Order: sequence, then structure tokens, then C-alpha cells
Amino acid sequence: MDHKEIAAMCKALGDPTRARIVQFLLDCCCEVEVGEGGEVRSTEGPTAGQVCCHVTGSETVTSTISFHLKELRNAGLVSVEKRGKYMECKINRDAVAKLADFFNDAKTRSGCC
Amino acid sequence: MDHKEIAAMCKALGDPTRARIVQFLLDCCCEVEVGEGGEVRSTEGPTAGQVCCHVTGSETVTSTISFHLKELRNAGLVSVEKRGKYMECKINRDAVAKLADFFNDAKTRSGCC
DNA sequence: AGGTCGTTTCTATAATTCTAGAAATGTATG
DNA sequence: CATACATTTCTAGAATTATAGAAACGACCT
Repeated sequence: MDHKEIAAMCKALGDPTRARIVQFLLDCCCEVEVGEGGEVRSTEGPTAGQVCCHVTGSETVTSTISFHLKELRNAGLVSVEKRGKYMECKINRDAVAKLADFFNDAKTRSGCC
Repeated sequence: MDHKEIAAMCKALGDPTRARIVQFLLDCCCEVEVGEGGEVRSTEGPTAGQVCCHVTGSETVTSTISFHLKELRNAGLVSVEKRGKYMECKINRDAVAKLADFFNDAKTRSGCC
């Protein structure tokens, strides 16, 4: 099935640096802006540089973060989109949903022991 | 929260061999026996040898499976209990529940983007 | 066009993890 | 008690993965 996919996502999440990246993206995700008309809209995701800054404590090892972002993107967990000069990073909602579904199923299945 | 714990479990699940072990244990978990009185009871978990047999295709690399079982146990995902000459392997229900909860939360959090 | 900035790719090295044989441990059985 | 069996620990080697500097790329600005 998509056990391969689930395993790949788990593997991606298994690295501490990548786990922090995902955590940060989830946090950013919940910040919303209120527009002039009062409408609520979500902010854009952080740039790769902001992720780097936050995760490595303002060190400038961008290549390492770039490597991990690629890994997360390959696993389908994160989408990285070019926005002018910057790269916008976002959690992939569908991927998280898939993980949630998988473990919900596993939970009910493990319930019969 | 137990962010470390979640990451450790994900890491454990990230290895293909361990993913197959967990898959197998989940499958075994759902097999039930009907007792003489008609009552339903779950069967015991498989032994380490049975896990090895199933996962490696009847090869006899028990040391490798033992290594992975230890890894899964350290991550809290599996419990391995001595039963006479054998070791009985079981999925840890609480661990699976924790993962489910974590990703359910992440799912709702990612929902606001 | 030239320069700066954000990011990726390339490269080499360091670190971690996986694998499996061999020996060791513990447990039942003859 | 000796033997067979199930599993673990020890060991070394293979394979994978992470790290970070350097160079390269592309986009913006003047």
C-alpha cells in the first residue's frame, strides 16, 4: 500500500533537525493576519532562511537546512515554493492527514489485544 | 510535549525492516480466538523467531531482528516479554495512541493555512 | 551590466546506523 | 547433567546519512 509512503514520512520526521523544522512550520501555520476589511487570512509560510534562523539558532549553515528541506519535500511532508527571491516553506496538510489516518487505524487495530 | 518521544518513535518506524515488524505485529494483533465457552480472547503475540521468520522470509538472521526489536522497544513502540523459552512481541497500544493523538493535533493545526 | 542576497548543488568528511557471523546466556527437555 | 533450542550480546565491517564549506545559480536592485 502506501506503507512505503508512511515509512518515508516517518523516516523524515525521525531526524531531530527535521522534526524541529516541521514543528516550526506547524507553529507558523497557526499565525493569522486580519486584513483591513476585517477578514482573516493565513500568513505566508516562512522562508528557507527564516527556517534556518529559527532551527539552527541564527547560525548560517543554510546548506544543511536546504538539505533537510529537500528531504522533507521528497517525503511529501513539506512544500517549498519559489516566491521571488525567497523560498516559501509550508507543511503539506494532506501528508499530515495521511499520517493521522494511518495511526488512527493502527490505534483501533491495536485495540483488540 | 513529548516531542522527543514522538521523534524517537518516528525514527524507529523509519527503518523498512522495523516498519515491517510493526506491520506484522499489528496484523497478529487482530487475530482472535474463540474459547470453549464462546468468549473471545486475543491470541498471544508472536515470538521473536516468528517475527524474524515472517519479516526476513525465513532467513535465520536472528541477531538483526533482535537488534531491531530492541530499537522498537527503546522507542516504546513494542513490548517484548519473556514467556518460557520464547520472547513474546506485542505492539504497545499506548504508543500508537500517542502517535495518533500527535498527528491528529498536527492535522487540525495545519488546517488553518 | 555589476553587485548583493537567498538558496541550492557539489564535495569531502564525520557520524550514525544496519547487517550478520560468532560466542554467550538462559531455558526447557531427554 | 547434557543437549538442543530461542534469543541476546559482541564484534567488525558495510552502507547510509548528516554536516558544513565552497562554488554556482537565479532574482532583485541601481
